[in-house]
Amino acid sequence: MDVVSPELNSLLPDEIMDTEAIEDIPHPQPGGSAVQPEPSDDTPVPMETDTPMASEHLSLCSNATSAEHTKALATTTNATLSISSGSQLPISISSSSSSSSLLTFKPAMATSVASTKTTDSLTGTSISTSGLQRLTAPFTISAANHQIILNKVASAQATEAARSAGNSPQVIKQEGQKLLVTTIGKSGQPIVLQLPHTGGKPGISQTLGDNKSQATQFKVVTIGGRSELKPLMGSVGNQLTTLQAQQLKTVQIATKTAVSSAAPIKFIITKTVNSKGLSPQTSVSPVITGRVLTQSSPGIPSRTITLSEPLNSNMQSISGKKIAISPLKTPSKVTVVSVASPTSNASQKSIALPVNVALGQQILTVQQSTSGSPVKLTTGQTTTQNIKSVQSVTLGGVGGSQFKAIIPLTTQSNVQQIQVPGSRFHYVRLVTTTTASSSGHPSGPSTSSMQTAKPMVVSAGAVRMSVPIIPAQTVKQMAPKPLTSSTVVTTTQTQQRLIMPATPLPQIQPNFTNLPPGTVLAPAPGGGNVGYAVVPAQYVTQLQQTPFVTLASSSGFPASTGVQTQARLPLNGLSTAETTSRPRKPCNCTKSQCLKLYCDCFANGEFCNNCNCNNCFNNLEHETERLKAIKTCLDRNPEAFKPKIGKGKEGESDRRHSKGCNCKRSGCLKNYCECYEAKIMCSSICKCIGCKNFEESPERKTLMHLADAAEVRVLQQTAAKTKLSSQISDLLMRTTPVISSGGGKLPYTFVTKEVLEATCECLLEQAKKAEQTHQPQVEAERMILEEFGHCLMRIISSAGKAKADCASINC
DNA sequence: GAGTTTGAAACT
DNA sequence: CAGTTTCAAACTC
Repeated sequence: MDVVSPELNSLLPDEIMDTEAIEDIPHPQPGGSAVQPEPSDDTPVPMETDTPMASEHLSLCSNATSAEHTKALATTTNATLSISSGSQLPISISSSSSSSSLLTFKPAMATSVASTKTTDSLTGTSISTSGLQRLTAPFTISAANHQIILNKVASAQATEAARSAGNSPQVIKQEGQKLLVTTIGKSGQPIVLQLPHTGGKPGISQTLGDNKSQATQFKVVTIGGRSELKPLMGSVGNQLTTLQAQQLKTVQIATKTAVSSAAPIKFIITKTVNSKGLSPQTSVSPVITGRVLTQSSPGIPSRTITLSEPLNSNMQSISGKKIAISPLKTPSKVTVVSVASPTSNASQKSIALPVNVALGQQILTVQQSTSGSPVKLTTGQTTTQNIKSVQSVTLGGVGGSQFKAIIPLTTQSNVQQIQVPGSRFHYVRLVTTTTASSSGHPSGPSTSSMQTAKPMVVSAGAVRMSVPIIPAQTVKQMAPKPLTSSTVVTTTQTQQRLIMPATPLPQIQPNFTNLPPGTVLAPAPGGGNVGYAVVPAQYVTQLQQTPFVTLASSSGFPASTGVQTQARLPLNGLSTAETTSRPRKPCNCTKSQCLKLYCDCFANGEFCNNCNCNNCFNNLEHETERLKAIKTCLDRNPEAFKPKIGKGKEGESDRRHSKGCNCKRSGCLKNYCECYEAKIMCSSICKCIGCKNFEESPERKTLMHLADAAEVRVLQQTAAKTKLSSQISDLLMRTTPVISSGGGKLPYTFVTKEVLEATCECLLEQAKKAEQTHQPQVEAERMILEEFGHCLMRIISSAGKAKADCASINC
């Protein structure tokens, strides 16, 4: 498996949506050809050729202010990308090397808050940004293993491997997750979109407009890489749309080779950017729609890749706290779902690319066809691509020891691997079990489409998880992050996200040794394909609680795998049911920001919820810090998040503290002692002084007896009250008809509040009496019941007497 | 509710 | 690894 660098997510566009207002900006071409706006339909477009184009223009502009702030720079040998976004984010990108492209995002204005620097090393591309937009997540896409390798730092080996595989490794550095540059492609395949491009090509002029405030994030997405860089000409149109506090951006990128004047390539990405100011409770309607990717080369039928997705109303329905399966995200994260290139030589293909955004996350799915086969990608459709049961969902984590939950995808219907013949990459698809049977509706032999994902809302306590559920044949994307963001298949800088291989790759198996409580790992049964979904424990718990979706099935889940199947590991020796059913105690942290083990919430792998803490960072809004803290804790103690109370040795049923206590003054008979608190006795591993928490300890016995007595008393009181109420109700039910028929005074008139209170007092006194005499519980209950019987007799007697009196009076 | 005690966690 | 400090819960008043 390949590990996706933590920053992968950040590299992807925040939101992608379809926009009708995408402007196709023609680019001056030496050949005189201009990029033509790609029609939404499947109209073939001339293919681009590998020949470097004389000039490249990539413009990102917002509709509103593009004209005002757009800045374009173009050189014959250098590619310059300028991005202007409204008044806030003018960015210029320039590529200065023939063999490498340097993208530099420069603030066009003095007030610009973000600058991006991109360098293409070894064809790899590194992009660094500063300010609000910084990229620090280089990744490498390698098709060698049918894998997408996203490395934190593209290693030379990986890069070389990727290059040898025919791909253009891209090294991306991003900070702030604003810019995405990726190359996914296959050598010899004239696909796609590449940013930046190798030198020797005409400069790139990119204009980016952004109406968005500082939260605006621009991400450059390059699709279709090959060993040799391809000329890129792109235009980006930026739209600002209000969608539940989200901002939508449209990025349109068109690439055109110099040789093929008639081979315009157009790639349109619509981005939806979440407002960072949104609170976790804010409902976010993930929406991704419409993107167009067009590519053409001379002599080759043009390829049109359209990424469009209708607004998913279902996802919008999510309200309150929402959590995508992958909470490890910061707001406005984008997920790349899949990349593939079919070998079919179909002259034209329509591929639906499901781009789902849930809770501020975006998922970008791109399929690429083999060279020579024109392809059109259209979202919201079914796909005819080969799909295998593979699921890979990474929800993030910190380093190798992040909170992980692997969503078991038990049936192939749940998860499907989209494998395109000839494709070096595997598509991973998560589908619902209910609709998995449907294989989609191929619109044509070469058409693949994906259905709109359905949102899955899971509520657990105050936290709700929203997971888009995509029917069969669709990519399942789950974004567990409340409004901020989460990603299914992505990585962030501080949270490492793993993309599991569609096919079993032992070398990339995640390290499960340090999984904190709540980790759930589940292999996808069947087909030898293994899929993992890594999600935070709490999310898994919530997922399992959801009535909407069944994410896991015990069947086919081999226990021998050693994978933990429970959503939440026992905490402090308590069973999962106990921990989940019992309300969590709110913390009161003031200085630790709830990011240290001092905080019980944090220590239990939970988010703070309804706590009394101050300056809490143990929430999705501070996922980065949280993940960092988790990593720190795990670095300090790999078992920091494991339950402290485990089983004793040799199968003894007694639980014991894993580390033992160190009490000095409490005698281990107060809740200061973790052993005592867990209601277990101290063991040999304890270092306590003056311990009285052992089997024969008289103090302990007394204490336990008192505690038990108190507990019994409470239980008895509760039981007595319940029984009394029941008896009284029953009495009333039985006596009412008699009284009614007799026309006399209703006996329940005598069951007044005072009578009830007196009865309860009598019962309580009996309970006290039993307690004082150290009666066993059974005997105590008997005594109370006897007293209750006496009370009833008195009530009945009084009622009967009253009735008799009434009757005599009436007569 | 404020203050104290306590021991785990964190730090040195 | 040991000593010290920090921290939040447990406890007391």
